[in-house]
Amino acid sequence: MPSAQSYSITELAREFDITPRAIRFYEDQGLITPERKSAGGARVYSSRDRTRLKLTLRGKRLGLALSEIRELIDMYDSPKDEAAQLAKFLEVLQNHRTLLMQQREDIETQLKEIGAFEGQCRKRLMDRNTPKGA
Amino acid sequence: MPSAQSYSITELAREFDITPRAIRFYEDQGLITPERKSAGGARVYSSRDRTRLKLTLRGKRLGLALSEIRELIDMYDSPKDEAAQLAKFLEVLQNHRTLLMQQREDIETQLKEIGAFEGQCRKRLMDRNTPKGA
DNA sequence: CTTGCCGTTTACGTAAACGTCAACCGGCAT
DNA sequence: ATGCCGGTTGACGTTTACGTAAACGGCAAG
Repeated sequence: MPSAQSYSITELAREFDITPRAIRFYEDQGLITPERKSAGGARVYSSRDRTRLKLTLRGKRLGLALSEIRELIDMYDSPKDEAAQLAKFLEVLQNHRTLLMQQREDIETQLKEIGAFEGQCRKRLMDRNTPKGA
Repeated sequence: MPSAQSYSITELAREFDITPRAIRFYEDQGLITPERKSAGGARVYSSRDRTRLKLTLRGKRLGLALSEIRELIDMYDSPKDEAAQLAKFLEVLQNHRTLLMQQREDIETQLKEIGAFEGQCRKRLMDRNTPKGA
């Protein structure tokens, strides 16, 4: 029974197209906790680690910070009330969405300001090219 | 003739609602170059400094980096070809707009992903509340 | 044996825009 | 003289997600 699937750091790195350095960094942040082949030896990743890594990358795609991702993953790892977990998850997503919408608005505002400024610039260029009148 | 209007750092800080620290920082970045009351003494800002500060803050509202702002302001301070200056200005704005639009797209993508995930979560919550069928 | 490759650790660098001390001035009001 | 106010400098802290050495160990192939 191959229930104890395990992976090396480079395997995972290749599979998810990230650098080993990134994986070690996620470990530092407490997102994954691989075992060691021997004291001070190479890291050995279980399928659980692989899952957590996958969740981590998914969280990143959602634009979450690693710290947020860690909280969520830890929550899912502990066998608590799943409904509460889902609720918490929804809450985090909602907060993040609010943030994103705010950013989007800021960007819209800046785009408008830029548009207005460009208009001014173009007008001044025109005025210089046709100083008196058409 | 009050042609030589001058300001203290706190005056400007209050007027533009920023901290004196920020103003000194802008000086470090070469955005403004106040004189000194005496060697090692307090900074004295001319109306030209005030104008440059105002332009700096305007640039920030446009979302430009301080380094970009500095280039633009310096350009405007040197009496070169104004048409070329306007062109350069337009170029910078165009580049920045491209960047902003890219960011906006990224945000849209994330919002969509979040929306999809929320949908999944809600579905799972529903399934738990009505395990068999309506 | 030696070369390569994979792995390890520690620690510093990056970018942006300041905030936050800490320690030290001169000036002037009491 | 004394104290405080406002100012000065320098330097480190903050935030995020790693990249980049540097220096070393172990193991398989040639």
